[in-house]
Amino acid sequence: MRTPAELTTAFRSLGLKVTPQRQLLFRLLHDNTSHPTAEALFEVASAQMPGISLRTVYQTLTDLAGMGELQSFAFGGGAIRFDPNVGPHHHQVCVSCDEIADVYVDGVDQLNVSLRNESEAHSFAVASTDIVFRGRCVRCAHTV
Amino acid sequence: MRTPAELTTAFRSLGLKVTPQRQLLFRLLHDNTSHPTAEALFEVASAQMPGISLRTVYQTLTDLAGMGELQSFAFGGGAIRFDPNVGPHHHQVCVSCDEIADVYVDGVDQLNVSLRNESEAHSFAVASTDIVFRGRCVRCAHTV
DNA sequence: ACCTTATTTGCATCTCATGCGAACTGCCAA
DNA sequence: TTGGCAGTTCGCATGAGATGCAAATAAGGT
Repeated sequence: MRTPAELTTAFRSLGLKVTPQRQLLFRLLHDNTSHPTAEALFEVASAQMPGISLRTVYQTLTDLAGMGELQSFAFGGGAIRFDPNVGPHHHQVCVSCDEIADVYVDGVDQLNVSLRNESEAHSFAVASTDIVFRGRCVRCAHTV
Repeated sequence: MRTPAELTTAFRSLGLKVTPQRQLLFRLLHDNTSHPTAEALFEVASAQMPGISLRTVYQTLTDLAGMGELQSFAFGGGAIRFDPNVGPHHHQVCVSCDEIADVYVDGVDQLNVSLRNESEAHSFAVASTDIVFRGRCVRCAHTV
């Protein structure tokens, strides 16, 4: 996603207002590689702005995702995770601690895909490809 | 997953009981390629066995998944989807109707993966790789 | 400074999923 | 075949994650 300053301009030009809550969330999300849940972001935000509402965090995350500044993923760990990295990349998920890291994969477009039922072959228009690598991160590999 | 007959034997040998509810679910899931949610399976089961409980459906799905007879996935469409195909394969998800199809992909192990932060390179032990292709299925491509 | 319009917030609501316990039943053993 | 233990079913309560709603508040153009 873009910088807090750029987002400020983008929001205003859309007729949206730039509140202190939003500015804080812009800062907390910029260059954030932790793939936080809404709740996790709310915890961090609350420390810096006591009284901020969880509802507002959800609202702003939804707005940002709608503008294409964030991507969201359901990794099966319950809550949705948000990712300010909207460039082409994939994910590595630790099955032990749920930590997520961005990874970059070459050759995704060259994957040879087939269906068992060939009647459907070539009928699906792929718009995007998401790859999730599951395993154990360094820390968890050691501690088990 | 294995056939209803095989599952009957497997359950008994684990000290688990084979009830009419379970037998019905074994049948409904065997060779099922629709990737149903628990609720969807409950609907179908209810038609054939009025009075069966949603709780029992969840229970049996959990049991089967624990035995490795089913895989479950969170595709972001809300509820968890279950898949009796436990062989190596991947998924194609229609962004319009949420229909899911199994696809088979060659060369997954040969993907060249890299991290931006190379200090973590080679530190993650990949146990499995899940690929999701998102796009529009034939039907939805026509109707939009 | 004012006023219109968007935003924040707290609470209610909704969906998906699981915990719990009483009643029930599969199925092994006698 | 029958008895009885142990696993199941089922309904209700509960919990997590997320969204709807409306009153109070505040941004920011004029």
